Amino acid sequence: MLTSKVLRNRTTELSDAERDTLECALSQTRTFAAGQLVVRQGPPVDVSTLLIEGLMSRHVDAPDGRRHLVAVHVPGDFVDLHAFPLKRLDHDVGALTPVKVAIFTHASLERLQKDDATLMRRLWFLTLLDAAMHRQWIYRLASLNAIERVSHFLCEMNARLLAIGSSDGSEFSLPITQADIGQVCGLTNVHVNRVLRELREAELCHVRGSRVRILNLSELVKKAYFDPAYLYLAPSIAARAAGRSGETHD
Amino acid sequence: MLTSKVLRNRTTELSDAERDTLECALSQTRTFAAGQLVVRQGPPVDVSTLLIEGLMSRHVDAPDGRRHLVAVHVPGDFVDLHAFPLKRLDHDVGALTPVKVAIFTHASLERLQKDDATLMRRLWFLTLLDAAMHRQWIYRLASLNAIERVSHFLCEMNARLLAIGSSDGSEFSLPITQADIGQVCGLTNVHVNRVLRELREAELCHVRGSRVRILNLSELVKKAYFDPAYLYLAPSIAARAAGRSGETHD
DNA sequence: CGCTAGCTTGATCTCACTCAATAGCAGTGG
DNA sequence: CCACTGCTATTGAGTGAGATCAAGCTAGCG
Repeated sequence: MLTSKVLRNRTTELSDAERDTLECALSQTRTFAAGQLVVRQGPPVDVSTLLIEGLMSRHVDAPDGRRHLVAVHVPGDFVDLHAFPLKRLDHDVGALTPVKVAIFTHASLERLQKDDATLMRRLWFLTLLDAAMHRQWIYRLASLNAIERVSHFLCEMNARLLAIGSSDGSEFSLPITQADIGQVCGLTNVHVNRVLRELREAELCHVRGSRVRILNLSELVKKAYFDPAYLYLAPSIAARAAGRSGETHD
Repeated sequence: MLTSKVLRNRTTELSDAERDTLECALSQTRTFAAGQLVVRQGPPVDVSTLLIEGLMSRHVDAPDGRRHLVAVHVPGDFVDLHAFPLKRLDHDVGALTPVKVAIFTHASLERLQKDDATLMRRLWFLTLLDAAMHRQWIYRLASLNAIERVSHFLCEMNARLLAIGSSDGSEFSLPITQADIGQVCGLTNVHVNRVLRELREAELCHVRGSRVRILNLSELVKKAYFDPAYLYLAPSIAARAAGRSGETHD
């Protein structure tokens, strides 16, 4: 089921009926190659994109041509649902890896809104989850230093992938480059590399290529000042993501 | 009219009828002193707060006790409307100055949602406007240096105050401390002070106490890489906020 | 096999932080 | 009225985290 990862293991869950309703509203699926731009900033849009497989990013292009990530998306994320009320985007949407997406026309979403107010509020919830993550990114950039920022990002990805069953709580695949991590954390690729080495030497976390292995989650969480409350996870998942509950493979 | 500044001068406007409907749904108004906490992170909430007068902030408290701003709100902002779908907040909400607010119970908003789907989508739009600002704050922190960040923040506040008629396009009141600006821009109060001096010496912008006087908007906009697209302003206001249209008092 | 993208490490530099001291200004109480 | 307190603003000197520049390494791939 294409929508099986939407709002999975969150404080707000979709019922099976709602999942069905949503599934019926989608108009098609598409694939994109890594690096492709999926939605461009500016012009009016009349569809929204649900990520099924792979990783996507949202980024603003700086005037000097450098791009900066403002969000990273995992399967089950409704990447540009905010375009439904906003009608145009203030940033680009791209594929970080090869991706499979499902397309919803805004017309079909409008029909949904009439028929199922509760489901609509769940979708609203989804867009606000993005906003909550944005806030945490702001906090991360404004108050944490390099190693704390990278640790925080790794904890976040672990938690989000855990929620959709793509992390076992300590090991997961994160097929993005060190330069990408730099853009997320406001660091240069060179410094990201040094930080990852430091995390490796501290026996907290191994990042090799696209493989992330968290060796000591509770210590990593502590170093990152990571509190998963902002992800609105179901309590059991939140506890695991925070490294409380013996799930840490030490 | 208490809701007269809500969605004023944006790409999406409220009709007079919608403004009436909204006005009828509000349950009471309250005032808070500067520095007071209005909503606390964590516990379930069943009301949302519309800012009528004054400035408010949203902030996360770092474990070391320091607080970091993730949003600054001006009159007409629905400060914690996101609590309506989310049901609890992942951050605190406080008054930066003495404020007057209007309270909406979530029960009354639910009634609204049933009766007026269009108005509801406008409110959804409002929460996404916050998210768009969050994204720009991320960009600001990750890619701009100190003077660019402060300039960008001043351009943003000018634009937002312009939209609600509280800036004439070059001069406005911003009753917050240099330390507050530091928390917004991820800088120390000391460095904010130096940056403001630099802006003064460059004849770009005078900030004295709570008075901000922009001397050369188009140059300030350029230095800050400021593009007001993310504020979804009505075209004429956007042009003025971007310093294009002879509104610059040089 | 050569090419390119990504990773790794070293040397140097600089922007912003830290620490510290002073000045201005409002409020408060004697 | 002035002394006192506390908060905000201002300026200087020294320091350090992370950027920049540069070079070598590794691995996938046509």
